[in-house]
Amino acid sequence: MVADNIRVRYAPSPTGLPHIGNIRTALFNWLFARHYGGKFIVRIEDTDRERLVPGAVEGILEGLEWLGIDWDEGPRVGGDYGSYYQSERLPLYREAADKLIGQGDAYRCYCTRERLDQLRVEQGRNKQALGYDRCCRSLTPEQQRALESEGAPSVVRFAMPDSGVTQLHDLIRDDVEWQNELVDDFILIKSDGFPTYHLAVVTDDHLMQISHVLRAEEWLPSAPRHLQLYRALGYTPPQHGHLPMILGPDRAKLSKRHGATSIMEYRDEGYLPDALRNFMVLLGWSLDDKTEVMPLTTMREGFTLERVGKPAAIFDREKLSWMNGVYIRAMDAGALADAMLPYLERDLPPELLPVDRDYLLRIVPLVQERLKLLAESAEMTAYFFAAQPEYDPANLVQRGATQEETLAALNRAAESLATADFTAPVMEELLRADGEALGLTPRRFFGTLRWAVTGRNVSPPLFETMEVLGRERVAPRLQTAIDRLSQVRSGD
RNA sequence: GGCGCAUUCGUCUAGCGGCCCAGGACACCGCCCUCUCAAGGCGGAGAUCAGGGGUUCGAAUCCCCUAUGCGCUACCA
Repeated sequence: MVADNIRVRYAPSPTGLPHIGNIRTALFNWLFARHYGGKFIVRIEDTDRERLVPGAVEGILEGLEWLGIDWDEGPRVGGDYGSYYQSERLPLYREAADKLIGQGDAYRCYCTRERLDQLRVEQGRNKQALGYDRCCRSLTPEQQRALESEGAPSVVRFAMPDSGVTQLHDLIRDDVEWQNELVDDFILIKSDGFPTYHLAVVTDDHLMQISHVLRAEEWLPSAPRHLQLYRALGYTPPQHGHLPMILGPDRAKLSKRHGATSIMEYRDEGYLPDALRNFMVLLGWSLDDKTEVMPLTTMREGFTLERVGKPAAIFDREKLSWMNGVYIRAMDAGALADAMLPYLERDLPPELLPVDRDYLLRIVPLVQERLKLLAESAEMTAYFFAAQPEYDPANLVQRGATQEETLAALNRAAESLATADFTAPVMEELLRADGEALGLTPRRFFGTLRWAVTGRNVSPPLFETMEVLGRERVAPRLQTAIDRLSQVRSGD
């Protein structure tokens, strides 16, 4: 492929925040451009006045940036083919539509929505193909003048050829063809003067010299329309590649019911952008027969359409979480501490803030291989920050042990630790000896201590945890445990 | 209903005529490691390659039919 001619685009409509499927399309386009040294363009398709969501454009751009997807032309950066907002390109679409009307390839349609609705109902009842019946195509000039003078609102429709076939050589799906007579006369310009997607996308892709259109498979049915538009307008169509869709676990198109819907919710839950990107690239593409976790450079070097698959992929959160854990484990302590900080600030009780970064740096090695989501940070480390973790004293008494034994164990440990060097190896040696002297298995003895020190039944290794906590935190917690357990009536 | 696309372990996938009685990964199960939980190591189970016809010496791979799933069928993209 000729590198410097490659121009691809991501063309979101600002009707909400991008979801996984959406952004995966952006990713593929971006990787394709970067692989061949081409240009990646972002174009905002804001032609639907009613569904416009304020702030959506910012959200979309923020999502791209978060994932490390940069663009060569588009909002914020500009470019030679602007504007990159379709709402600012209206005259261009009007011009194209006028040209088509002049050539007889498009016509004004005065049908009311009521008539259209009724038409659909009838077609449905008669089990006919749904679609516009081309009623206004045969309007005489007189009839049209009459309607215009009445001030009847109108749209512009494309006059599809009523015979022949339209063929597409799709880069991913090979040859697909449609009978022209089965494609209805779709709308080019809406009655509010704005173009529909079809007209705008064809006009802009041509004007912006887009070489490859890579979009989701849901667009495949509109390909014959676009191809006919290119033909009628005298443009050379770009190459097309329809990417596999991404489905939810129920095999349906991704939606809110499937949990996190926008890319930003994944950030909030603590997924790393690198992990999410790595996971997404695997939905419909593979590097080879085994590589799954790979750096960005590898993705970029290996990304070709030849390795993009055809079947739709089901989005599996379990695997995403696993991969997030892989990325977390690969981080160095400083990077992970910095990554955790915002989540701790968000989720820790306010009185425990601010978090001391140096202290956090010492905690990180203990939780790193246990973290799957950054949003678990606070829950997983809270006892490092709290003065005294809360728990039910009954938990101190391990299964099969008595209250007396437990109290004796706690006292003995407190005593040993009172003068001990507070390092993990030293404490381990001391406490193991204590355990033996007390006749307690490590599991029981350390289980009790774990509750006393962390207020939980699971934690990172006890001695390392105590070392990080330090004597000033551990000693009072042991004393608290002793006090509380003494107050519990034996046999309760 | 019409049109289109798709169909390999539960899921993501490798496979582009013989290397495949189908490989990797997630999840699952067992064992090891072990103070708990993870992580890690080892092993296991899991796909008659949707079904049926062809083509071929030979098919998961090519062709046809059927079934199923999904998408589109808006003055939304």
